[in-house]
Amino acid sequence: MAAVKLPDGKELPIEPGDRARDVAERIGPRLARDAVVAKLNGKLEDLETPVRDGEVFEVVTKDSPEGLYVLRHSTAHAMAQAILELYPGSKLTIGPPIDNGFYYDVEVAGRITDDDLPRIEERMREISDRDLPIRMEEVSKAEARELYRDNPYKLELVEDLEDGDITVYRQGDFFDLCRGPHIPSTGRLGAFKLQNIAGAYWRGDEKNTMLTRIYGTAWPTEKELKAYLRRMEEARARDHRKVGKDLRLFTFSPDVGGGIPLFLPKGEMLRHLMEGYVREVQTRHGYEHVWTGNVVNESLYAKSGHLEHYIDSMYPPMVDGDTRYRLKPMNCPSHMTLFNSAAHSYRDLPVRYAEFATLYRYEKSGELNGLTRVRSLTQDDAHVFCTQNQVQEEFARALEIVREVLDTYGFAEYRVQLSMRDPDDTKYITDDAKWSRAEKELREALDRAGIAYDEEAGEAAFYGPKADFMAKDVLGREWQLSTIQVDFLQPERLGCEYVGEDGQMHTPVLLHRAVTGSTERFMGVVIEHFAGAFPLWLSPIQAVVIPVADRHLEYARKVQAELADVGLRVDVDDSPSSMQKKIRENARQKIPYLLIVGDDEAGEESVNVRRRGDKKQEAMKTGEFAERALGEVAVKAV
RNA sequence: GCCCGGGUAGCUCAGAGGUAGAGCAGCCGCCUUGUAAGCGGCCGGUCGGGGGUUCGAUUCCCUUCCCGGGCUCCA
Repeated sequence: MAAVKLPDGKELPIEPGDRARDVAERIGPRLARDAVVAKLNGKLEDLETPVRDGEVFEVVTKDSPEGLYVLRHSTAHAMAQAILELYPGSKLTIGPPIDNGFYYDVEVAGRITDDDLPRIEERMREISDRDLPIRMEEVSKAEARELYRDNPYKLELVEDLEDGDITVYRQGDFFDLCRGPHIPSTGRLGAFKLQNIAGAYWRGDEKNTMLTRIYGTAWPTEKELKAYLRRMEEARARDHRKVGKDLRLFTFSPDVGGGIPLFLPKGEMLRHLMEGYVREVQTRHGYEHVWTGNVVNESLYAKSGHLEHYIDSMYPPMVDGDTRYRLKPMNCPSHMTLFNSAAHSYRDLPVRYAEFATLYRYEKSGELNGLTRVRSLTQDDAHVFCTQNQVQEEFARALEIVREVLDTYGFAEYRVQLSMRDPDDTKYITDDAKWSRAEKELREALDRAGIAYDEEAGEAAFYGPKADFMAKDVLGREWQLSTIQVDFLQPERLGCEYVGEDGQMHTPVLLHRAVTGSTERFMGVVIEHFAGAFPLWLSPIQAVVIPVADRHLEYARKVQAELADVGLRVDVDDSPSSMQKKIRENARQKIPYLLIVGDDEAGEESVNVRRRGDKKQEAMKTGEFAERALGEVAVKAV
């Protein structure tokens, strides 16, 4: 008798003509009710799909990641149907599920604004109430062309598909070119909310039409939707732009220019601490720090290839007679110039130059985003000149630095992306042999270090592949932080060489790497990571002394001086507010320690310590507090 | 750069075709405080800039700058 295999290994007999839904029903009516799609031999299929003898059968519910994905995809379809009903003549393009939700790109007949979203949502609920069966239908390429004769976008998609492999999903009058799978009917949609509208180019190319993209989120239940919306709310509260303003770390001003962050005293202290830490780690790992200025003769960038490949990101030139200068967008040519200032033997290598360099990149105005995308950035950049044989070791060393630093900040949530070139893209310097070699070196080094990574074509720098460490901000946007890049091309262009053991001239390999990426972006991510409650070693102000009454001010200043003497950053709150108000204000400023001093403390050289996030108090000698705090700083406790 | 939305006091926000309001902050007093807002008073804005419509615009229209969400590109 025919049967399917269940995930627990059991066999379940099937009847001829059984569909996935029938099997689910047989396993249990409750399961059948929760079923979204089925997994047949590991492949997601509609519940309408016929099952075959010997297949491995698994029910996928809304609660599983795959089920959620399907649910969101089907919600996108419902939204598309609602839009077509409300804006007849609109043309659908693509509408995939994404993390937490979905979007659909539409060429809208008319215009949709944020105010229209509730109306579309309302219509989606109506479509859900209609409980329309969702059915897959195979069509030929010719039929698909006919269905979409008025939709150039879908036609373009159809042309990329193989005849015999084209499916359309229908629910009521609505149909969409789609490979599925989908939930069985619109009545099975969960809780959803349309979030925002954005423009998106067809196929992501700015030469194409701008479509209207509508983002939504979808969850199995109302409760989960609410929980998600609450999470987003909380995330916005730790947005580094908000926290940076509240804690008075940095600001922006149109008087200075977009994308140029201005750091207030506390923000600059934070920068200083972050950079000092990386400097210490780099020094320990044998890097030497250099400084190469802000302005560079353009001809250097002509030689390096930047002028050709990077010009869109450079500020326009400053012209001085026949000489054109550029604000420095990258350090590599400057560091290679440093390298070339002396003759090198293989015995000197590797040479490791590090620099906290302020770079200027002319980002498009729409790209600017708080500290995570700016026009003036401070890169903790370094260039390692080494021999072919040293590449692996130097890569491993760079990796070690990156991991040590990320670890210190308590960052565990990052992804490593191996950014390769797209061989068909002309933005890359061409030298196939060298590219392949660099890509091979990178892969091997990551494998050797046991680091998992994804490969991404078309994301490489123009001169070589890179391993990028990507972190997400609180709003789920991904940013590149650390990067390690292998470059076989630029040293040759700039004439870098060393005398080898064989007495011959050789071109060194160049490793580019940045640990935190840029101080600004990293700070943005750090702020969000800690929600502004920085660990003690990183806090611009580590403690505030709060006198109970004005007559304790003198003692408060004495405590401050004593702590400052041992290297702690301490303020006295001498504002005219009440003691409780000072506690409130300083707690809101996320000061790690509040030291309350009154008659009791003044009498016995002590402080009453209130730790951030902790209402309970602890009295101790001032010296003991100093000792504890210094200990906490020394180990960079997070 | 492009699509959508938004700029009202230092900050958070309300309001409306008849030239603006709250809280906090600031300033001045009083209070001298024991663990998250003591009390009172005062100051504060050509409602982002420019142009238009109107008897009258901060409100409606156009334009420009800036900010936010995306797209593309990147640290």
